Amino acid sequence: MTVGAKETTIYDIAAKLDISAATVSRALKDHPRVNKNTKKLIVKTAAEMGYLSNSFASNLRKKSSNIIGLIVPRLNSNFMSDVIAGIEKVLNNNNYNVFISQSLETMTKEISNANDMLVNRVDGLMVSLAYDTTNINHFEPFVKRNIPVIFFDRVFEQDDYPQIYIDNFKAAYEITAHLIKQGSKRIVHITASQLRNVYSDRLAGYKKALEDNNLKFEEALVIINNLSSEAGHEAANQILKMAPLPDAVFSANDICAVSCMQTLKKNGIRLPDDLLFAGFNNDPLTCVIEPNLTTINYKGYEMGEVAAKQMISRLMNKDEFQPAHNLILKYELIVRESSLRNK
Amino acid sequence: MTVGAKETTIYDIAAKLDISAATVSRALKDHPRVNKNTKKLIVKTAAEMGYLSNSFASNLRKKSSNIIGLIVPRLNSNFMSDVIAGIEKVLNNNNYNVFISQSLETMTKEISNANDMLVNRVDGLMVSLAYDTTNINHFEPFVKRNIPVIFFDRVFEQDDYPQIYIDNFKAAYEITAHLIKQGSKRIVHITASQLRNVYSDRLAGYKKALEDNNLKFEEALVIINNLSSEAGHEAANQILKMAPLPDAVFSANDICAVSCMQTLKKNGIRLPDDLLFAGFNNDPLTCVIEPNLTTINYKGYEMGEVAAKQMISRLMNKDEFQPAHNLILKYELIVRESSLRNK
DNA sequence: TAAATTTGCGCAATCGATTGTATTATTTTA
DNA sequence: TAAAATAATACAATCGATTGCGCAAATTTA
Repeated sequence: MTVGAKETTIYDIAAKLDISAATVSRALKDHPRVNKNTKKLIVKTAAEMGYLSNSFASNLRKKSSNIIGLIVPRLNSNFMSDVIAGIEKVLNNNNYNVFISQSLETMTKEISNANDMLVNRVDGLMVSLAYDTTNINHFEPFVKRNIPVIFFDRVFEQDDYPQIYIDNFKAAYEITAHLIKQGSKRIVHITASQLRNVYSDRLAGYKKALEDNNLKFEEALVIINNLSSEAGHEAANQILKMAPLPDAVFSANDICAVSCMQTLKKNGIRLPDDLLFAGFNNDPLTCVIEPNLTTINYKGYEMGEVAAKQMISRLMNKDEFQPAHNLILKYELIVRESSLRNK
Repeated sequence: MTVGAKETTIYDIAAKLDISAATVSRALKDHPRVNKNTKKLIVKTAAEMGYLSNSFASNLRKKSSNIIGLIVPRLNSNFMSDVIAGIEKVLNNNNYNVFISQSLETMTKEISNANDMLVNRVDGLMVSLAYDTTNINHFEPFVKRNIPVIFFDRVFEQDDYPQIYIDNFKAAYEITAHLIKQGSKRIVHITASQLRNVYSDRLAGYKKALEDNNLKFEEALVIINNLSSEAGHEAANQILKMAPLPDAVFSANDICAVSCMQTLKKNGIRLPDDLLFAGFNNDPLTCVIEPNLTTINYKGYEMGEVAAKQMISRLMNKDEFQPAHNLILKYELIVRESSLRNK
């Protein structure tokens, strides 16, 4: 095929072999009602002619694209990259392709991405929500069209959609209890938009741990920001102004925790002597900062696999009703020097 | 529209308004030859009926998808995430969507991804190559079909494709010269697959800087690995065995540099006193490791924008021949404590 | 050997939007 | 007011693959 030449179609193959296009079509998808030898000949000829199936035509006729949409807040984390790798593996094995987009943490772009997915007729949609998403009306057109929508990690508090996540409440409870056991009594909690389960659940777990250990919850010890590196520096400045100083910090992600630690250190605070620290996510940064950061680890790859398998299962059984059950994955608390009180 | 109901088509709209589907089609895309009032009525009715354009049919007829494929080695870096954000912004503004996939640094998956892109009939393809890609035959089907292919960052040494990258030779030269100026004479260079321009150019720049400063190039000082965190630890062990010890290390990426520094520090090497260090990419890690790491910074977002604009330009002028010229972007050397000899 | 199955293949409709080419209605020009 | 020009709309083919149905040939069964 030379530049600009016309694409080969099943009709061209049919004409060349003097058979019908229907047979060519069936042969190429290994339909049982086509003779083996005919199949071989057709496949061989198709290859020779540089045939490439036209997915537009096929999709149009079949009313399905074999594409799954994926909307995530950002791509730049090991966690997300792992999730995606897990999703891709499972979906590719099941003959689906993945259409990825990032919302950049804004509902506006999330809506726009969802619409793109709709126009491009994805067969299913997998979503991890942006910070400021207040409602999920933009996913209703999918439900109306019977296109499965699955949430993972950053889910929405609603029973209509299947969801995959970890027990953020329990993880935060454990990490807070750990800090308390190390002798902390005034624990700052840095977190983000309470619209997102991952952050509201962690705050709730933190509160419950305080309560169970007879510590009073203080609103003033909760800092809400966007958990960015810059926010961490600012949080440090807020902490420095607290009187008396707190004796521990539990940040809802590692990036923010690390930059917060850096600024505190620059201001003469000794870690972990003056202040214990804990983060969340087990980012590579945690093993670089000194002292190494205590954190919660959970496997993105596995979460991706589980979510994708759930999707496949729903696509395979589109006819029958599937209750939207939730899957809760494991995590582990990793204790490092940052949260160990020197005795 | 209720679950399972049939999708509204332009024929449904046409029937309801007792006009032809052709007019509906033209009205919906704001064709000048349709009366303004008719347009309004059609748009309104379409909205009321919950009409959603069928992209399969449209693409089939128009022979284009308005989708650009994007293949990158991995998604989990700030750099790549920025590149993608830049690409998305430009392409979305021009009514294109982006189909993203990661090769996970293997040629096998890169080929598989390319085929998926081909089957899904992308209108253009943007690629940053995997470590072990030895040839780019898998992109020829695109060229044959007159589908633009553009390489960025990890490009291929061949003039047939437009390429966007930074001057890796010069950057490496500068960083090496900087280390030499600080008094280094035996500089280790850690790098990856020499198949990739980014690494071979950096090695060449390193060599040239040595030469220009009358330092002999020593094969034994070059470590080739996959630049992962683990590889950094191993590199440190190799370095520890060198006798005499080198007096500086220039790593072709930051992640590897940082883990290498960590292991060296654990083994009693003082940084930067015993050994100067420099990395590449300006990863967030560079500001966390102690001492902070000297590195090369270049903006991914800008690279994405430039590459995408190049793509748009080629798509706009598909008829006319476009010479495959290369675009070389700016970078900056960021000097931090890791490469400053204490006097 | 006749009847019943099974195998192999073709016909033709279908999936929806697009668009070149009419055709009709309206406006402008002479 | 008739002719010319323009605006607005309709007709019908087209893009390629899929698939229900029908038919003939080959094979199996009775």
